[in-house]
Amino acid sequence: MNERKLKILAAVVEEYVRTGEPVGSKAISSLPGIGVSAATVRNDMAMLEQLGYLEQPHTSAGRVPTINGYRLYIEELMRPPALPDAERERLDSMLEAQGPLTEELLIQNATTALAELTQCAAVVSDFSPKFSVISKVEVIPAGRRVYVVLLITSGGSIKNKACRLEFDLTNEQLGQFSEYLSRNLEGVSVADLSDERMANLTAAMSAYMMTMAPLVQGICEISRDLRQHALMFSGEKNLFSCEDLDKMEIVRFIEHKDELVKLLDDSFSGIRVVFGESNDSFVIGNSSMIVSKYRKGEQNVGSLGVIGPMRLDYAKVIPYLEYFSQKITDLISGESTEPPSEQQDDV
Amino acid sequence: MNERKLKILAAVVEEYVRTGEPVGSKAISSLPGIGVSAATVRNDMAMLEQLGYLEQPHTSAGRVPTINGYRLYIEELMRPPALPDAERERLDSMLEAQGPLTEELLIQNATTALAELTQCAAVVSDFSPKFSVISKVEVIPAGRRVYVVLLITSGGSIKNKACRLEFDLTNEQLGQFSEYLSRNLEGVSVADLSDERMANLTAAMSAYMMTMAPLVQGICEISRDLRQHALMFSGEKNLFSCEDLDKMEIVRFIEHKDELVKLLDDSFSGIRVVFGESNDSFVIGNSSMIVSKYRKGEQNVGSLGVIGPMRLDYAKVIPYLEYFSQKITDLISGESTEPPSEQQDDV
DNA sequence: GTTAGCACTCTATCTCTTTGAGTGCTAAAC
DNA sequence: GTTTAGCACTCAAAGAGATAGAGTGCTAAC
Repeated sequence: MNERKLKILAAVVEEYVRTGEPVGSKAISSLPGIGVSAATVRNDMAMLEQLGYLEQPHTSAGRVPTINGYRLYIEELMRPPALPDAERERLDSMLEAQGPLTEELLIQNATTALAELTQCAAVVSDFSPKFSVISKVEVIPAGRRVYVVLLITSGGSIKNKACRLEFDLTNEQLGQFSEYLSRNLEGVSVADLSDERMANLTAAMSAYMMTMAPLVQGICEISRDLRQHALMFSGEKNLFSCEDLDKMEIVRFIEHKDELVKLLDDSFSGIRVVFGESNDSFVIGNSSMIVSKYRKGEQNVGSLGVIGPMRLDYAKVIPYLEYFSQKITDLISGESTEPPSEQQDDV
Repeated sequence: MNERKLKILAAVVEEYVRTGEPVGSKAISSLPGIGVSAATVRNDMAMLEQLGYLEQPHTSAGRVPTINGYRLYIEELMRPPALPDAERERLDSMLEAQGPLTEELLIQNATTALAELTQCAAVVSDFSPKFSVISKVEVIPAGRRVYVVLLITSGGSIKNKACRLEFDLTNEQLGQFSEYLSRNLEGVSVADLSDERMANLTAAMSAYMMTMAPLVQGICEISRDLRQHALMFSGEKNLFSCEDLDKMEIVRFIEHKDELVKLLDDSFSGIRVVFGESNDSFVIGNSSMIVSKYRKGEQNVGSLGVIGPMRLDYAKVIPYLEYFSQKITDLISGESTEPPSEQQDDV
């Protein structure tokens, strides 16, 4: 496995990614930087095929990279150029929300931007809210026997939920109960707000507070929401413009998005590329997904991924993904100890 | 244009909808309820073609309904059976949320259910929040110089927004300002919360209240949100399973969803069917959209639509749509004077 | 080790033919 | 006057060769 063979493998991958057609020896040989004849290339290609890096759709066609070929290319051969400053600025500006930048908006913008830049689908699995801390609990009367509980976290999430009680509360009751909640919940990590803990909270309430149990229930549901991985997608439609992917498989994939979580939440560091073979249950055949983690401090709190055809310009996409996940890490790690800045919370 | 010709037209539409193939005279003649020979059917079909209700893809093929043919069928010929009670119950159960039933959840469930039932895309344009009334405004401190404004409407929407001030407020200031907002906003219709009115509100504030202008700004943004038509989709993916529709046009359509608003918000009563011809800018060629209004009291507050192939089982879909829009009308009109029941509001 | 030359393979494309569903028209039957 | 059977005609879709061309593997020369 000499230098030239690797160069040829890289050239085949790049040509195939560029054109979508099987690549012949002649095309490779005429590429700048190769400098050997088609016959030589042919010999090397035959070798690369034996080694499992290339394959032929049929005898008299050119070569196409195998999954192993792509893998070798991605891990060893490709040389993604460093992002020029202008490009970094462009990416940064895509991250900036048209409004105050919350963690959630940030990763949402990153997903949209990735989908846009790569013309692929982008996905993010975010479980950062789980790692923030309750900074405020509030109970607000909102009509006859209806009360809104409002939860604010250090990550900047603001969630509310309306609950119906059996009776109206006096101001005194409301005050006492609010105070009780604040004392017991503020400063507590969202990850620790288990159903069990909430049940204990209810159990510890005095008899006359029991009428307020639905409010605790409401908080319980909000915290369940916060602890859940939020899965966000963007650019699914781009997949349909992609010749290489089966439309029906895309539809099936979109229907079963949730199953992606398994792949996204595996822990690893750096970049991971998963290739979709048609026999996989829910992944799109002939597709690939590139995933990168982002962190909050030292803790992995989410995954950012790009899903596209296997025939993907990895050397272009991977730097984008790396840049975004690093940027998200920087931004949310930096902000994590601050109180929420501005924050929007829609129905 | 005698009885029999109409019967034949209806039969052609129904057969074509069922099979997707152009319908020949023989197939029609052998249908129960026709009872004339293929030759007779042929004569009638030739007539129907002349009148513009049928057309032939080519000389030696069967007939296919034209848009006018569909229109006549929908308006005069089809006889949708009344929904049996069992079916009504099934539909009702699809409307029930897995949680407390808010207006928003209700119409969301209706969209999902419609998409599911019809295997088409379903869309809803909802502007009911615009017609509700502010029932509560609250300002909640949420950290250093950060305050959350919370708006609750009679329709049950709960919206919040975090704002950053230049200074922290004293309890007294907060109280005064809250009181000022309540006095000026509670009971006011969302439709009346124009930017202008909000500007007046700011203008009327005493000098020392001016530091709180960002909070008014926050309310302004929330109200802008509420006044906007919410467009919700479900089942877009179903369109891709549809042979008759061009995949690229579907993608284009999904990208330009917003333009649908024009079609959905036209005022009309009852059911309207819009046929998509390929020369229309953004509608999918060969598609049709069936739209029905729902009301809150006497006021139209939203449209519910089904988008599918022109070759659609109208006799099945239209009753569903009618039932759902009536049901929504009943439910939101009935609830409209009550305070919000339970209500969830997520980030 | 590299390259030119050549026979070979296999798909994609084109043309030509066949098939069959469906038509319109005519003349007979009702 | 309306309906029907019969028949010639049309046209798309499917199949069968035939052809072209890109690309290969192998061999022999450099």
